[in-house]
Order: sequence, then structure tokens, then C-alpha cells
Amino acid sequence: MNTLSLLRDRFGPVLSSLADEVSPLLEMIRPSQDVKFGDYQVNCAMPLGKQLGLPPREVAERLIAAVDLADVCEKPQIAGPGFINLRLKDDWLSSRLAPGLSDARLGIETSPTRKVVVIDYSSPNVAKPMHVGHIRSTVIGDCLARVLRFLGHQVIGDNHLGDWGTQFGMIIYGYKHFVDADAYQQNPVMELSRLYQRVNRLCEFHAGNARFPEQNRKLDRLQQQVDDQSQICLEADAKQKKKVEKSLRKLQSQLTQVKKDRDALRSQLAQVSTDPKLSKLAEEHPKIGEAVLEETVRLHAGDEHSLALWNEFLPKCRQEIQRIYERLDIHFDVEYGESFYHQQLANVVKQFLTSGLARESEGAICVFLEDWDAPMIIRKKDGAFLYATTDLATIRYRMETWNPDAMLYVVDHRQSEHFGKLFTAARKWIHEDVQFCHVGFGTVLGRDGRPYRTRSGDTVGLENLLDEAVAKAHTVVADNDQRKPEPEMDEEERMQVARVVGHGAIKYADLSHNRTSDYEFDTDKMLALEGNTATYLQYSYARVQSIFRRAGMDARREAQTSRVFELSHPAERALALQLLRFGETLEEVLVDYRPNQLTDYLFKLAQLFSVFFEHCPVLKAERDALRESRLALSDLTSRTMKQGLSLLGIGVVERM
RNA sequence: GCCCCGGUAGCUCAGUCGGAUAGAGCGACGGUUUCCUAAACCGUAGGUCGGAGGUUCGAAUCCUCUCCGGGGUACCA
Repeated sequence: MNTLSLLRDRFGPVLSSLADEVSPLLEMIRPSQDVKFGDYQVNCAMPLGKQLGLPPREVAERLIAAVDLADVCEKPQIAGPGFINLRLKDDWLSSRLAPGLSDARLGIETSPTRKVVVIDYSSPNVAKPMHVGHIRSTVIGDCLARVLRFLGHQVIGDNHLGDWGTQFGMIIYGYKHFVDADAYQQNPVMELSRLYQRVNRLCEFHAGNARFPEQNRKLDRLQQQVDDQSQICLEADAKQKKKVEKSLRKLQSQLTQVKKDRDALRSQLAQVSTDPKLSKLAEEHPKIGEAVLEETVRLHAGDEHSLALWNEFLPKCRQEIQRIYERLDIHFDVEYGESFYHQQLANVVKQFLTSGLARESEGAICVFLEDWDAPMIIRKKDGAFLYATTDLATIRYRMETWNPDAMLYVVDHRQSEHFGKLFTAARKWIHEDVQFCHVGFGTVLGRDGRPYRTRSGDTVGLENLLDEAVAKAHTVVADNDQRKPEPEMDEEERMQVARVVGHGAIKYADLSHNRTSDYEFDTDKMLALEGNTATYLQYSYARVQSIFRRAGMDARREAQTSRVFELSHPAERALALQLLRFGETLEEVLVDYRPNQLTDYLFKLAQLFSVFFEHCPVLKAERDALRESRLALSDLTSRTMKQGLSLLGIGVVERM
């Protein structure tokens, strides 16, 4: 049991004799924010005092008198209005830490309640190369899967691939009209990707062209409104003026926005129209948008030729994506894409209709739900199904196959409305006791605060980014090694280190932000390889390994049989306490599915280790017992670091 | 129009269902290396937590109003 739970257990009976609702009070026992307030603090005397009509400090006195903590803590201190500060006894800390030394799991127990959890993550569109936008879902989902598994839960990681949508209509259309047979022969995936991009571009060009006049009209209309309001503003009296000014401001901001949109559209259109080759193609394929949809419909209807092409393309596309997963050490238990469910969709709609959950409206089959104005559409008026339909079928399949306790969807937070509707509709439909959770996350932004793109407006390929990270890491690794009196690594090892460091940097940058906020993707900062980065953590690991290289493996084995830690130096004690909190932290990660709890923990651990490393010589400790204790702390630190990083999906190296 | 999310140090971000003097990294400035990896460590400067009210022992956190930014909003995913 972790320390926090243990403390809560001790306070539980005492509190239940004083109040009816103990669990919110127990929540108020937490790690102290500042060492001067002890290791843990109990904050419930204040609200309890209010409840009982007693001075909080008196309540605190009573709590201390009643609770049995003699074996765990020094004498509790009451501070301020009624805070109870707890400081763990050194020998208790030591006795809690020791079992981790001889345990591969570092003494972390598995959860008493074993849950079955489906995690839906990554889920890219297989027709396009993966880009930076895919990284968050992939990395966050992978981390959650690892943490859940480590704590003993059964996880089904499902990559819900987009392998059946319009994108395949585009590829098929592209293949029929634009394929370069030689290029396809040589590198099919690259050629398919080119085809996708070309068709997509032409579709967007025609759609944009159709929209352009309306954009201009909208702009004129707004301009007119602004002019009118300005006029009114001039004539208005003081009272009216404020109101008019406000609406004028609003109109003006709308105007700039629309202007920006229009200009963006114009330059996008110009890219095609000024390119003789592309503009000729655009001319030759005026109805490409509709044609692509027709290709998609043909595929979905089971047209033999379309299916044959799809069957030819799909493995190639998946192989391409697989390469990136291998590189990032990402693995799934199943990869049932959208295509896996397509035969079940008609039945899903039928069930919704017969059960009265859905009805026809404006030609579409809709599920109307109380909390939303717009319905969830499960079949379009042209008869096609939507991702809502697939998602419903997926939920049913997962319930029937694994009967999970929870289903997590690691998906962009912009889709929160979709999931709100989906979960509500699914609950009405399947009546099963399952927890649905949309684990949303923010957008990856560029340095300009806009979604991360290249200068020409394209999304940035993930693979290039990884290459860049590894290349930069390699430079740093080589420079550093070169600077040593005697360089240690050959080229192969440098390359290996660069891969671990480079990939780690990218994953860590993502995981260390609170997942709900947008974050700025800055390769320079991420690859600065200092400060709060994966590199700093990997470095602290390598430093410990260096101690053991010098001390010899026997020293490590010996240290792992230690029973007593000496924690007289503040740096030793702080490190010991942090080591003991690993288990708490992992539980904490799962409360709101927030990997940054774990990165924060590891960063703090690395910082505390650095301080320890500075102030507490290990190999040259003045006494044998102290040396052994410090070796034991070092061993725990390195294995906690390695385990923690591994739960983030990040590797370590023995030296760097 | 309606709904959701955000605004914290020069920059990028943490901040636990309200808790003590609001933290970290980067950047700036100053210091530390005959000593286990200086990819490190120590110190200094830097804040009306967007604004105004309210709730209470106590608010960055909860409520109301408001300003600014982003996103979503009937047949794309």
C-alpha cells in the first residue's frame, strides 16, 4: 500500500467517529507542497471544526490524540489555522523503501480491482502519411496503456484505423486517372500518397472555387455593416454610443477574420491556377468531388474492381504506418479499422429505428438527444453511413467481445461534442455498465500559435520530424562524447543513443504538457536537450549507471540486499521520499488519465538525484554502511527512472 | 445565436474535486570543475494569476458579470 493510502487508512476510523462523510475529508490528506510543512499534510481540521462548531486547532488536537501513527511519523505538528503536518520517521521510510530493492516491480503492488479497459488511440487515416497531429493520440494512448498494464489491469489497445472512408475513394480515383505505373512499381506507398495528395488538392480547388464568390459577398456585406454602424456611431448619443461601439468592434473582428479566410482561400486557389500542369488537370476533372464520392460509394457497395484495388492498396498503406509504430515502439492488441465494421452498420441503424431511438428527418436517420440541438446522424439522406454509425457498431462489438469496464477514446478535444452524443446514445442502446471516457487533448500549435504546419500550409510529416530529432540528438551526443578526455562511444553506439534521445525528446515534449491544453511545438526547444526534457532524465539515469560501472555489478547486487538506509543528509532524505512516491504517482496518473503527472514526478526525481549526486559522494562515502546506503538509493533511483520512462514509452541508455 | 476550452514571470508551461509566502524550464545576470558524467549544480532578478463583484476561516482554483483568444455547432472524420 502506498503511503498516502496508509495515512488515509489510519485517519479513517478517527474521522468517522466525528463526521458522517469521511471520504471528502480523507481527500484532504495530501503530500505537502513545501518541505517545511513536513512530508504530508492533513487539512481537514478546518472544515471539520466548522461542522462541529469547534475551533479548528482543537479539532486538530483531538485528531492527533486519537490517530495511531507512532510507528509511521514523528510527533504531528499543528500549524496555522489547523493544518496537521506529518513528517515520516526515517526508519519507517527506510523500511518501506527496502523491499523495492529486491523487487523487479520496485515494490509497487498491482491494483486490487483489476479492470478490463479498451483504449482507442492513434487511429490515423491510413491513406495519408502520418503527421504531427497524430502524435498526441498515439503517445498519450500508449502511455495510458502501459501504466494501466503495469498496475495489473487488462488493456485492449485498439488502433481504430481510418481505412474505409472518402480517402480511399480519392486513392482509387487517383489510381484510375493519374497513376505513374513505374513509380507505383518502384515505391507503391509513395506513389499512392502522391495520388492522394493530388486528388485531394484538386477536390479542394473546385470546392474552394465554388465557395469563393460567396466569401466575397460575405465580405462586402460585412464591410457595408461596418460602414453603417460607423455612421450610426457618429450620430449616436452617449448612452447609445457604448452599445454601438461594442457591436462595431465585434463586426470589425469578424471582418478581419473573413478577410483572412478569403485571402487564405485565394492563395490556395492560386497555387493550382498558376501552376499550368495542375490547372490543366483541374480543368480536365471538373466534377472530381462527386466522382470521388461515387468511387467511395462503389467501394462500399462491394464493387469487385474497387474492392480489388482496396485490397491491393490497404496492406501497403498499413505497412507504411507500421514502420513508424515500430520506430516509436508503439504496439496495439488489435487494429480493427472502420472497414471491419461496415457490414454491421445497416443493422445498427435498423436497431435504432425499431427501438425508437432514431427517426427520419430531412431524409437522414437521426438520433435526437435532449442535451443537443443538432441530432446525431447515423445515416445520410443518400444512404451512406457516418463515423457515428461506425462508432456505435464498434461499441457493441467491444462489449460483446471483451465486456470491458471502461472504454477510453484518446481523441482530439474538438470532437468532444461527437463523443458526448455518442456516449449518450450508446447508453440508451446497450444498457451495460461501462464507463465511457473521452480522453481529449489540445491542438499542436506552431510558433505562430496556429496549428502546426509548414510554411506552404501543408501538415508536417511525422517521419521527417523524427529524423530531424534524431539528427540533432546525434550532433549533441557526438559533440559531448568528443569533448571528453577520452571519447567512449563508437559511431554505432552514438547512433543508438541519438535514436533513444531524439525519439524520447518528442514523446516527452508531448506527454509533459497537460493533455487538455494546446501546446506549442517547438523543435528547437524540445531538442535543446536540457531543462525539463526526456534527455535530462536519461542523463540522470546514465549518471547512476556510471557509478555502478565503477563500483562493479557485485556492488549493485550487494546494495540490493540492503535493509537500512541512512538518511541524515537532506538530499538523501528528499530523494528517499520521492522514490517512495512512485506508486502514488501512478495511481494519480489514472485518476484523470494525465501522463504529465508522471513526467512531473520523474523530473522532480531527476532534480533530487542531481542534488544528491552533488552533495553525497557514493563511492567515496566516508563509511561502508553509508556507501552501501547510497548505492541502494542510486539503485532505486536508476530503476525507478528506467521504469518510469518505460511507462512513458521512452528508453534509456547506459551512457551518454 | 448557442455550447465547450483557454488567459498564471520576458517566452513556454505546471499548479491535485479551495489550503499556508503562486511554482518549474528556457532566457537574463552572478558563481561552482585537481572530486562517481558540467547534457550538471548553487544564487539573483522577474507576478494586480485578463478585469470587476460575490461565496468563506482561506480563492489562480467555486459563483455571477465582463474583456480577449481558440474550437465546435444537420448529413467529413
